[in-house]
Amino acid sequence: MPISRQTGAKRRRWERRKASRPEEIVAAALELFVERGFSATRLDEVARRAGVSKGTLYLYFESKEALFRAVLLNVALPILEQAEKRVADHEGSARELVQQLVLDWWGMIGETRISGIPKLMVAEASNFPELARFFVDNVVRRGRRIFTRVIERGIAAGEFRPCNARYAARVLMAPMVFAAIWQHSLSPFDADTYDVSDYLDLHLDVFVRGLSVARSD
Amino acid sequence: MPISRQTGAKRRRWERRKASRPEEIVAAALELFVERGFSATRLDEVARRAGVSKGTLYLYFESKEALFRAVLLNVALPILEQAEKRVADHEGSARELVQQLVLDWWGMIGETRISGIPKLMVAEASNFPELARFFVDNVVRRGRRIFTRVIERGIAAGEFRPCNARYAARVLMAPMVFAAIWQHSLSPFDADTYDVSDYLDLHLDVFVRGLSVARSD
Amino acid sequence: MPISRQTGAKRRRWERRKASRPEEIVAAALELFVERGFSATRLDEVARRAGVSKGTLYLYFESKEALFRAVLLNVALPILEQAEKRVADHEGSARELVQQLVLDWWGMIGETRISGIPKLMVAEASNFPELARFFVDNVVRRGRRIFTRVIERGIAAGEFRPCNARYAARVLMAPMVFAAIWQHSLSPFDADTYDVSDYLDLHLDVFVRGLSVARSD
Amino acid sequence: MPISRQTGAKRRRWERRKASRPEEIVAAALELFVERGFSATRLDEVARRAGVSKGTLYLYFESKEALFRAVLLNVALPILEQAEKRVADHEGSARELVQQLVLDWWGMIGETRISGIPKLMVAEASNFPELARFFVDNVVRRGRRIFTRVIERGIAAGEFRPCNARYAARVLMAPMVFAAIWQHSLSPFDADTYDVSDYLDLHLDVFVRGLSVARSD
DNA sequence: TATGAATGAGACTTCATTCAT
DNA sequence: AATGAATGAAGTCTCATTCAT
Repeated sequence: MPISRQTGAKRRRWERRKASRPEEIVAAALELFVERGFSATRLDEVARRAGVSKGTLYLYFESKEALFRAVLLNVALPILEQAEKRVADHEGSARELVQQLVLDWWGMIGETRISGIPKLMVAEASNFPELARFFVDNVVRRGRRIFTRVIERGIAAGEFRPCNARYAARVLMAPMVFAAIWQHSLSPFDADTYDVSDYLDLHLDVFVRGLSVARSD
Repeated sequence: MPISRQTGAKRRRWERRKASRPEEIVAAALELFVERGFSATRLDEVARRAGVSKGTLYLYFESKEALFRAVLLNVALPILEQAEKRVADHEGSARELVQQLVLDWWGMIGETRISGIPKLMVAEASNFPELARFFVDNVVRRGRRIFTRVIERGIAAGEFRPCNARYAARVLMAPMVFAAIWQHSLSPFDADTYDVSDYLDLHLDVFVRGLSVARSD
Repeated sequence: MPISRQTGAKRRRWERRKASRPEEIVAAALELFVERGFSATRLDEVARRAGVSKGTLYLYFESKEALFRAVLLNVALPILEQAEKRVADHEGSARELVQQLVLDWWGMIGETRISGIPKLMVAEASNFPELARFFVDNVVRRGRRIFTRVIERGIAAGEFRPCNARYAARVLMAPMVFAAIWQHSLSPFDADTYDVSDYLDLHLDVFVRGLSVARSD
Repeated sequence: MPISRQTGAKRRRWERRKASRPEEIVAAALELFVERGFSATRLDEVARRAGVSKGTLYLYFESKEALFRAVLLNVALPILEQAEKRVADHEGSARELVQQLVLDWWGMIGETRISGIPKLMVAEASNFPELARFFVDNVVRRGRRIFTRVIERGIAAGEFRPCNARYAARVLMAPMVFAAIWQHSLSPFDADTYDVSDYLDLHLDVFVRGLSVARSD
C-alpha cells in the first residue's frame, strides 16, 4: 500500500526497482532529518517516505545512527566534494573567481536539497561528535581553504588589500552558508521574502569592493 | 561541562528555595536545548542540571513543550528586546552606527548564553511553527528593521551608495548571526580557531568600505 | 484562597473551625470516592473540596488507604448501625414491618449521601479485601439478618408462605440496594427518570402480595 | 488467580499469532477492568494476562481509554444485543415469558464473563460520561423496554394486575442485575453463600404471584 | 496545627530494533 | 530480499507522600 510517492502517475511494477533501495531510503532520511532533526524523525516516516517497510531499513543500515552517517558520508560528502572540485577549477581574476565560487556554490548546493546539510550538521553536531569532526575536517575546512586561497591570490596580485585571508574567507562564506541554513529553517515563517540571488549579488558586490584596493572608479 | 549547579555546600534532600526555581530550570533547559536540541534533551537532565527533581519541573511548566516556550518567550525574548532597545538608541554617523550595532549585538548577545537561541530556533523551527513565526516576527524582523533603517539613513546622508537597504541589512547581519550559530554547533570541532572580534572587525571594515560611495583615500 | 465551598454566603472566619477538620475531609473523600472510585480520585481534590491543603490530610490520615478506611469505618458504619438499630425496633404485623423496614432504610440511607457506600464497596471490594470482608460481615449480613428475621416471623405467623427466608430477604433487599447504586452511577445518564418512592411502593406491594399466603381478596 | 493464560507450552519470545490478538487483549482487559476497576488496572497486567508485551497493546488500541471503549462497544455490546434478540423472540403466556426472560438473561449473561459489565459500568460511569450514556441508551433502556412490553402484554391479557409496567419491569430486573453485580464484587467475601438459580426462582415466583390478579389457587 | 513546594516511584506511551514469515 | 507484528527500554508525566517552614 505504500507504493505511492512518485511525482507523476502510478508507478508501474518494474519501475519499482529503478532507483536502488538504499538511495531512496537515504534521500527520504535526508529530507526528514533536515526538516525535523535527527531525534525527532521516526524511522516509520523514513520508511513510509521511501516507500519501504520499516524492517527493510535494517537490511541496509544497521541503526538509525548508521543511516545518519550514510546520509552525510555517502551522499552529502561526495556531492560536496564534487562541487568543491568544480569550484576549485575556475580561472580568471580573483574578483571574478570570488564571484564564481559563491555563485557556483549556490548553484550546486544552495539550490539543491544538499543545502539542508549545513542546517542538519549545525543542529546535530554535539550529538554526533565524530561526525561533526569529520564533517568539519572534510567539508568545512576544505571549502574554507579554497576560498582562502583565492583571496590570497587576489592579495598577491594586488587586487585585494592585504588582510587576513582566512578571516576574509569566513566573511565571504558566512552570508552564503547562512542563506542555506535559513532556507531550511525560519525562512518559511518569514513574511519578508527575498531573492537569494539578488542577496548574493549584493553581498559579492559589497565584499569585492570592500576588499579591493582603493580606486576612484 | 558546566560546572555551576550547586551554589554552595551539599544539598539537603528537602530544600525549599523560594522564587528562583523557575529561572534555574529555564536556564538549565536553555543550555541543554541549545546543546542537544529539543527532542534529544531529557527532562531528567534538565532537572539534574537545575538541581531539582523531575517532578519539580511540572510544578512550574506543564509540559516539555511549555518549558520550551518559556525558554524562548519568557527568557530569550525579553533579553532580545532589551538589547534591541539599547541598540536602537545609538547616535552618530551611519558608518559608526553600523559598527556600533554589530559590536553591541555581539556584546549583549553573541558573547552571552543567549547566543544559543538562534541555533535553537533554526534547529526546531519546523517542529514548533507557531513559535517560529512568533520568533521571526518579534525578534528577527524587528532586528532587521533596525539595521535596515541605519543603512537607509546612511544612503540618505550620502555616506552609502544607493542600494536595496533591506538586502544590505541581511548581508550585514548574516556573518554576525552565523558566528553565534557556529559557536554553538561546529566551532568546538573546528581545528581552525579564530577570534570572533577580529572576524567581526574585518567584516565591518569590508562591509562599510564596500557600501560607501567611491572615494580616493 | 480555598475558603469557598459552602452552599450559602461567604464563610466568616470563625466558622472555619465549626466543623472539625477530619469530618470535613472524610465528607469530601466520601463524595469523591463514590463519584470517581478510589484510584481515580486525587488527594489534591479531596483537599480542595475539604478546604484544606494537601499536607493537612496527612495530619489526620496516614495514607490514602487509611482515609478510605476512615470513610467506611468511622463514617458509614456508625450511620449504618444506627439505622439498623432503629429499623430493628419496629413492631407490628410482618407485612407492615417489611414495608417499614424498606421505607426506613430508604429514608435513612437511600436518600442521604450514605447511599453512595454500596456503590463504592461494590466497585472497590476486590482492591480492599479486608475492608470488603469487614463490610460484608458488619453491614451486609447484619442487615440481611434483620430482614430475614422479619420474614421468618411472618412465616411463623402464617402471614407469609413457607419459603427460604434468607433468599426471600435477598429478593426483598435487592431492588432497594440496587436503587441506591443506580442513583450514584448510571441514573444521571438515564433519560427514563423515575420516582424511587413509587418504585419502592410497587416493589413492596408486589413482594408482600407474592409472599403472602393465598387469599381471595 | 485465573489460571488460563498460555494455551499450551512455553512461549517463544518472538511469536506471531495472527488475528486473535485483539480479542485476547480485550478479554484480558475485561477481566481486569471488572475485577479492579479502570484506573486501578495496570496495562502491564493486561499485557501479561493477554500474553503479549506492553507495546503490543498499542498496536491495536491507541490508548488505555480506547481499550476500555473497545471492551464495551466491540465486545460487550454485540453480546448484549445478541442476547436481547434471542430473549425478544420468546412466545407463550406472560407468566411464562417473564420467567423465560429472566432465566435466559441469566444463562446468557449472568453466568458468563459478560456479567462483569454491569459492575464495570456502574463503577466507571461518571468517569466516562459518553460511554455511560451510550450504554444506558443502547443496553439498559433497550432491555428495559423488552421487559416492559412483556408486562404490558400480561396486563392486557388479564394475567397481571393493572400497574405501571415500566416500574414493574424495573422491579423485575433489579434482583437479576444485582445478582450479577454482587457476583463480581462482594460475593467472594460473603460467608453466606447462596444459589443464584434458587434465588432467581424464588424471585420469579414471588414476583409473578405478586403481580397476578387475585386467585384462590 | 497547617501549609504547599518538593520528591520519586510508577504509570502510560513511544519508537528503534528484532525476527518469524 | 522484504515485510510488519512484536518487543522492551526509555521517555514524559502524575500523584501519593514528605518535610522545611
